[in-house]
Amino acid sequence: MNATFPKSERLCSKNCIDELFANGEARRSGGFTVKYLRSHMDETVGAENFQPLPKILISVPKRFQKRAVDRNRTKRLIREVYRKHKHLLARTPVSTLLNGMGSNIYSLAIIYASSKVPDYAFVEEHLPKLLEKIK
RNA sequence: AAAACGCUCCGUUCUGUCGCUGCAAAUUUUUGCAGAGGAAAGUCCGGGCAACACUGAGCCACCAUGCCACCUAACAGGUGGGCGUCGUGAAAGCGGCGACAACAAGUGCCACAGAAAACAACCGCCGGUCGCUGAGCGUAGUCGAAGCGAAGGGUAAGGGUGAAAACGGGAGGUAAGAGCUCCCGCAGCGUUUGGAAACACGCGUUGGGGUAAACUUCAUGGGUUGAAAGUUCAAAUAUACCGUCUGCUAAGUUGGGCUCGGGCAAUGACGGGGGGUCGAACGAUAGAGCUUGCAAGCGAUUGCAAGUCGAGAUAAAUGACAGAUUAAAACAGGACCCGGCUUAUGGGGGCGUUUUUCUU
RNA sequence: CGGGAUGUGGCGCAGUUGGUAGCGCGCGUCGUUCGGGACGACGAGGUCGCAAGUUCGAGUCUUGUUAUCCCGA
Repeated sequence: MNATFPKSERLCSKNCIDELFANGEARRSGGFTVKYLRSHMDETVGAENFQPLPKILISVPKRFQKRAVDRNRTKRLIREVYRKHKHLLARTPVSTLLNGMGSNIYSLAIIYASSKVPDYAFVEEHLPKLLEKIK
C-alpha cells in the first residue's frame, strides 16, 4: 500500500466533525487522544462512495501549546507517523461484508493534549499502538 | 590584535527516498516549475478596499496630537535644525536622552513638618504717640537717658521645617527695611539685527512659587463598522416579498446631543418570482512592488531609464529519515493588502568610537 | 481575525479629586470549657503581575510588556 495522504482522506466537513465529537468513542494513550466513529453496514456497501481508509482530523489545542510553531510541528509529526502506519486501519469491500474482518472505522480524530512538544521517536512509539488497539 | 559600546546587513546551503499546496503540460496518473518572516508576532498608529437609512453646514460633547522646517498617500513614523538635560573633556567639541504649546486667562491641589504652601504675616526688627517708673541736671521743670506696658502703624533682613519659602548674589540706601536704586544673573512682554522658522544676540519695560502623564485654554485632525466587511451562483423546503420611479404636506423617524438642510416611511405605477442552510466562485494577491544604474538633495526621500513577477491556502500546504559543510542549534508560521512603531532573537559579516597590549 | 475586561496577604474582594494598604474567611498564641466547637483577646503574613517614565512622592497617572478570562461563527 502506498503511503500518500491526499485530501480525500482528511475530514473537512463541519457536519461530520460535529457528529464525530458528539457520538464518537475515545481512547487515550501517552498524551494522545483518539476519537472515532464506526460506520453502519449499509453506508459502506455502496461501491461508488466506498472509502478504503477513514477520514481523519489532527488537532492540537491552543490551550496546551501556545505557539503556532509548536502546534504546526506537532501536527506535522502526527501526520507523518499516521501516513506511514495507516495501513493498520485499511479495509476492503470484501472484509466489510464478511462482518468483522478488518477495520470499520469511518472517521477519526487524533488529538494531542500535552504541553510537551514531542519528537519523532515519541510519536513513532505511541501512536501505532493506539491505532492497533482500536482496529 | 583583543574587549566594550553604537549603527547597519545576513538570518544556512546542497544531495537522495517518501509526503503536502498551487500552477502548467500531458493525460488518467505521471512530469516540470514555484512554495512563510525580519519580525509573518503584539494589534499600538496611519492608509487602501468594502458596507451602512453613508450626514451636507454650524455649535456642543468625546478622542487623539502638540518646539520649527522638510519627507511621505498618510501618520503618534522618518530626516535635518533649535532648545533643554545628562555623560565625557581644561576648553572647543563629541555622544546619549527628551509627551519640548500655554500655570504671566480662570479653577483645583501642594500630605507630614513648618510662622507661613500663596489676596501672606506667627515670632522678630523699627521709630512716633499715650501711660507707669525716674538715673541725672537745675533756685525753679509743661526737663528727662535707660527701662516696662498699651493701642495703632511701618517692614519682610533673620527664624529648628520642607521636595519647594514670596526673582537669586553683591553693594548702596534706610528709623528698620524693601527691585527702593545700581552691577551681574534669571524669566515674561515689546522691539532692532541675523535666520525660511523654531530661535539667538542687543535694547526697552515688567517681576510672576510649583503642578496641565490636574481640570482647563489655544491650535490641528477625526462619520461609524471591519474580510466573520461585502458580491455572485444555488438542489430540497416554505409562502413571504424585493428593485426602480413617483411622492415627501402634517405628525413620526434618521448622528453621542441641539439647530437648519437633506434622506426614509404612506399611496400609486412598472419590473423581478423573493429569502435562505450545506456547498461553490469572487473578494484574494501586479503592488504607494522588487532589482540595477544615473541624476537631485546635508539627509529622510524623490525623478528618470532598463530589467523582473517572487505563497495564495479555506479545518487550512514547507515535513520525516539518511548524508555532507567542524556543530545547524536563536526568536519564531502567512489568512485582505500596504507604510511605520514596539517587543523577541543564537551566531556571523561590515563600519565608527574608546581602552588595553604587541610590532615598527 | 476583530473587540473588551481583570491581575492587591493562603482564598474571595475593597481601595477617587496621587500623601503611612484595608475587610471577611483562613492561620498562630493565649483565655474560656471536663474536652471540642462557638465566642473573646493579641499577633504574623504584602516586590499591589513585571519594567520604564511623570511627580517631592505612584496601588492610583502615562507608556511598554506579560498572564488569565470573556464576547463576535
